[in-house]
Amino acid sequence: MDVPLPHLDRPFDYLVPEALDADARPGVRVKVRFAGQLVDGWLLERAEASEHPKLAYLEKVVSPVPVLSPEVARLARAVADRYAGSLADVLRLAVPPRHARAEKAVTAADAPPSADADADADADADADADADADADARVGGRAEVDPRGWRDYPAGPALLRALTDGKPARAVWSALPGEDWADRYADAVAATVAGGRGAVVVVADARDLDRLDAALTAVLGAGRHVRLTAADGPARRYRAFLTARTGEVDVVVGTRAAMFAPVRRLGLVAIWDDGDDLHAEPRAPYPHARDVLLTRAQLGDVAALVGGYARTAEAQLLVETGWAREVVADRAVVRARTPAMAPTGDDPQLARDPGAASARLPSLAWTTARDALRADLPVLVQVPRRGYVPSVACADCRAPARCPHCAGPLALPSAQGTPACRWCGRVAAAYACPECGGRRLRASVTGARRTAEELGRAFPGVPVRTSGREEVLAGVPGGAGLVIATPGAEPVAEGGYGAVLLLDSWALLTRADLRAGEEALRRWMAAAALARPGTAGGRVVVVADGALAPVQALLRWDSAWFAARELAERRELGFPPAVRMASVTGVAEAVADLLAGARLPGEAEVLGPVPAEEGRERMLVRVPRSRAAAMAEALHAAAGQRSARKAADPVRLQVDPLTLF
DNA sequence: ATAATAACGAGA
DNA sequence: CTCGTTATTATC
Repeated sequence: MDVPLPHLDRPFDYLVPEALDADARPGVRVKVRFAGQLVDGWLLERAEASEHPKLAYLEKVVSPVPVLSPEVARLARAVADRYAGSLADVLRLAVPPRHARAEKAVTAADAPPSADADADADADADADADADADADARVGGRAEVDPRGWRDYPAGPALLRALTDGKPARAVWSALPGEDWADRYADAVAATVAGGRGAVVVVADARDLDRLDAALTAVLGAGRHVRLTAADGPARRYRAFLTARTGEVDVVVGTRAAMFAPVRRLGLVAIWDDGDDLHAEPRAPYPHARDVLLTRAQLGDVAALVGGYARTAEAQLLVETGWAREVVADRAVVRARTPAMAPTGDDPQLARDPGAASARLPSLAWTTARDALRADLPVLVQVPRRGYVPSVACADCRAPARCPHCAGPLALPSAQGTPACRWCGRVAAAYACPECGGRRLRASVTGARRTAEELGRAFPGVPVRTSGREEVLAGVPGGAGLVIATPGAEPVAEGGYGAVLLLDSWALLTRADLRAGEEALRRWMAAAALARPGTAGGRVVVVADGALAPVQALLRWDSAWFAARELAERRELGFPPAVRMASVTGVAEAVADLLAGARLPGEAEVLGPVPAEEGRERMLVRVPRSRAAAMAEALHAAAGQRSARKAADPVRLQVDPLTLF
């Protein structure tokens, strides 16, 4: 039933009229009369009999195409259960809205639609038998895939072999700097396809998708895979979905819209850069692409690949629990591939170099950039997105406002608030600018454009490009040039950057967020990975204290170490992913009402409340991971009770919310 | 939303 | 004890 009310989150029985018998197959969309009105629904299964005494008739089969595959139906139920949500909510994410014209085009191109649907349903029902038959057929004639770049990782070639053999290998991959991750993912997919199975690969954004798409076309040839992303529009999206559903192709790549893609004989699920927050679905029940894919792997005896330059605490947990094996390069290889890295303070002798002073660059950053440009190599400068951090500057002379006690950056908690130090927390009530004596402050982050202008002046005659929110560059040529980019928008440079400067890093590190360190490291590594190796002159300068753990992890290119540390700390503090948390958000009475009605497991702790957006508050429920299912069920049931008695104020339930504070 | 049903209380 | 009204609950 396509109604999101939690108390109606169960199947209902209907009679199938004679006229609809042929079309009424599991997986089709239907319309039924429910509580007096026509509502949309899903036909989950056919049965001979029903417990229910008085059945109504199915009103209509919307389309005879069984868009919901049995595998995805099972997955959607599991995802709903994990996230304390309703099946209907998950199905809305899993099956794109129908586009009649696209449907007509695809089914007309195929063999007779009904016969095709038959074969398809059978293939799904007998997936295991199918795989066995395939394995037999392959014996002797299996094509080995060249492991290429995977040879740099001791466990790499074995991973590819396992994929071709159809074994449910699970890997957490830490990519080397300079690694062409898209080629490696294409290799993994090719290995899976060589074994006669399909794959689903999820990336964070359109740029990563374009890159992967191209790599797959190069390895598999055209027409063997399909891209599935909401950004391509409803018609293309639905068309791509149907191409996969009918089994025309069995490799689907896309953004998180693809995480539920129906793929025949699925053999591999993969996600790149699982720390990117774009992988978190913003619509109820807020599932995370990594978790959906891992659930899929778990349910279906499917291999899983979780990769990135940086490792998340969640991926580290997979390694530590033994659920997945890590695929990492030896230290010697890491050292050989890593650019030369150095930290530098916001240094006081900044004024000595006239060029550096005008660009407000620490002198080490300035000389590093200058040397790279002289060697006719491109330079990447990573600056935070404007508005990302409300730092504060003197309204008169634009000098950054610093804490009188510790020289940390000041920030304004709100537009009218008193500035406070982001480092030591002291309130600077009577601030006076040490440069000009001004007493007025303005919130500002030097955005990419402003930085570009300043750097252009510091390095006259050098072409300056910016890549950010409005315009994201995919790549830049190899010669001398400056590239100013916000995190996530760094273009790839031909041959690699001669220098990468990571500026304003305090802005990333001092965010009041559980993941601040992890996120800073992830962004730095993504940028540093684009530099040439140190042996080829590549250098990275990070403007941050070299003693800080995330900075250390960057300098040693060891995000596994950092992730292990991070996970240990979260265990200590009782934070995810060491425990399972859920947040309950709404007006105070509604939140209290829901929690009062929830039969939470005995180990559950209820924390809060903390104020949330306008007039609402937020409570957190924490349980050990072993009780996660019980907590989700209790919260879903409590939400059901409330919706059944039509409680007025809505409450938002979120399991594993991305931000906790 | 809306209909069936249970619960309740007043009046006979 | 019955009828009419109102809260509750299920909706195939």
